[in-house]
Amino acid sequence: MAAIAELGYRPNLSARSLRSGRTGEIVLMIPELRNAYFAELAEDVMLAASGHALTTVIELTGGERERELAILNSPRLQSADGALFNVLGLDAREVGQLNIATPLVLLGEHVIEGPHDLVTMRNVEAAKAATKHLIDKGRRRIVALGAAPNEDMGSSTLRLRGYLAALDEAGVVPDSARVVSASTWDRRGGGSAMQRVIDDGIEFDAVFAFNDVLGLGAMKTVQDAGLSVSRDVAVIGFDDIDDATWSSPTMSTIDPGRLQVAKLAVEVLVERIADSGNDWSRKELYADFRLIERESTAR
Amino acid sequence: MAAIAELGYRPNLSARSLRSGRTGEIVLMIPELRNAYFAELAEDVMLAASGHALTTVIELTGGERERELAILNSPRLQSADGALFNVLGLDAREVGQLNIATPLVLLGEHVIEGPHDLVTMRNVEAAKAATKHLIDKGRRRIVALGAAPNEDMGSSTLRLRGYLAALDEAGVVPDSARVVSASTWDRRGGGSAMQRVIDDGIEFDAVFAFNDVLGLGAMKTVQDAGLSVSRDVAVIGFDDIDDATWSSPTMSTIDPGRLQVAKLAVEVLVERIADSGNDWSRKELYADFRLIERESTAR
DNA sequence: GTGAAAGCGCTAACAA
DNA sequence: TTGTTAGCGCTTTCAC
Repeated sequence: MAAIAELGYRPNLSARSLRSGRTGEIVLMIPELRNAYFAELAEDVMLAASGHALTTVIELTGGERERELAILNSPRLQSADGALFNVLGLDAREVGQLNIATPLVLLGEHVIEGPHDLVTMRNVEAAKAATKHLIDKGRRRIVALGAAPNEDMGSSTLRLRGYLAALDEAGVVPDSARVVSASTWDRRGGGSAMQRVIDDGIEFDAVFAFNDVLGLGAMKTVQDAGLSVSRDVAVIGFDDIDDATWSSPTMSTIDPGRLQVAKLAVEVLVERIADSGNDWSRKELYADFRLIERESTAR
Repeated sequence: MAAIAELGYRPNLSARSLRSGRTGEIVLMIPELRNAYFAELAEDVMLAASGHALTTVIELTGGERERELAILNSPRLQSADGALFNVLGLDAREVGQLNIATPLVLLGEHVIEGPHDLVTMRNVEAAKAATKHLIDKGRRRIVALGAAPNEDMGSSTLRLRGYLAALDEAGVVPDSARVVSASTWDRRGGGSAMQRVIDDGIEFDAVFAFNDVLGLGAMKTVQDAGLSVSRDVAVIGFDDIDDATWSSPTMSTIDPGRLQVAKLAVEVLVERIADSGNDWSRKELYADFRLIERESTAR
């Protein structure tokens, strides 16, 4: 150790990797960082990974098919010890058919078939709980904000399913006019979708936004239209990003168990890396969700 | 190419790096990702780096001295082709004295001495412009939010200097009661600092928050206290994060030229990597800032 | 023009 | 226990 310090010796990681066949890196593929949900997820993953002496390399997909494919096929991904992939642009099945040597764990979406492990959240049940919360508060004309008609089995579809299930259970007849899509899943998208609802004269007394930023955007539009969030319109989001604590009013939401997703995903990946070769059965893990009541649904 | 496709050949990056002495990776050292400013900066850097065929590896320092040192001394940093370092915990001078073989460009803070290149923003001038904007709107009792008494030459000190310069130029006598510190530079910190100001009965008609999240937190506290942002209290932030466009009211701010900082920093680093060996004189580059007027200072 | 070979720095296996 | 060596896959040099 004295000699190391004196000579300033640093091991050459390339040489070590070449020899050992391990790089000590895992790739985290997410659409973007600007979205607080993914920034927080990335931090959680990095923390969990460092607990296993792994460095996390973030690759941004932009949610685009082409870039997802390019990254999956890149030498960098192949050289990594493993990868966590938040699928967005690719079809669930396509990923399964890809021939990737690197251990790959999918995150956050429900994938019907495919050989890959999956760590995800209880989208349907959580969305149902969110909607039920609004119904319990006496709301009946609930806008579902963030529908994505072209989507296959992504979070939008699943959350819509939960929304419909809650309405059904409560005996509320759904109105397709209150199921609205958003061009993008950000504040802007939520805001303008909500504006459309108001402009079209659609009646509503609550909004279930499929994620928090959509909800925050919607809250702003609702307020700008002279309505009171909570008194006139109850709003609940999904994700539990930090921002939801700091809006006016604070926004009720679903904590989908993001931290747990990050931890579980890294653990499964580490197991796969250790046991690569053996192929046990595919794992499908679900994090626990939690309803978080704040001012926006307080009445 | 046909053979590559058929055999599924992927170059082994470790071997390539060992031979070439280049890893194609640069390390970006920032305190956190939860803070939108850094998330957006990270995206900008990753984009700029990919333009030079470089992969960005993010390392989180938490703004802590110890972790900054640990990362700087880590084999990973040494194996990278270069690094961008947003200094926070370490003293400006210490970084200069460190013996790092990897080309290192400092980001975002003013460093008095030291051999390293620096790409930063015009903190003093921009802060002065923000304060002047409030004065131009007829405000005189302006709270400076985010002071950090123990800090040396970080952004807090510089922005405070700009604030004082603007007051001085307008002939407004500064009141130290209106220079308030924040425990942390996030919404919570801004919110509770503002609460303290209100509880202490300090009079004010405007707030210059040293960054956007402090400003957003302050806006919420001000509103919860029954005051109107813009009519009773004008608020301006610093950073121009996406959120400032989506608050109620939208928040005026300073765009410090973050995108330009990212581009310049990567360019300087790439030059340093290419020319390592030769040591030209230290570069110190400043991005252009821009005042962005929104509702929170509209009156 | 094509082909062969040395060696980057490390680790694991083996020899002493 | 301590010391020696082969070889990971690539690139660059050198020989042909």
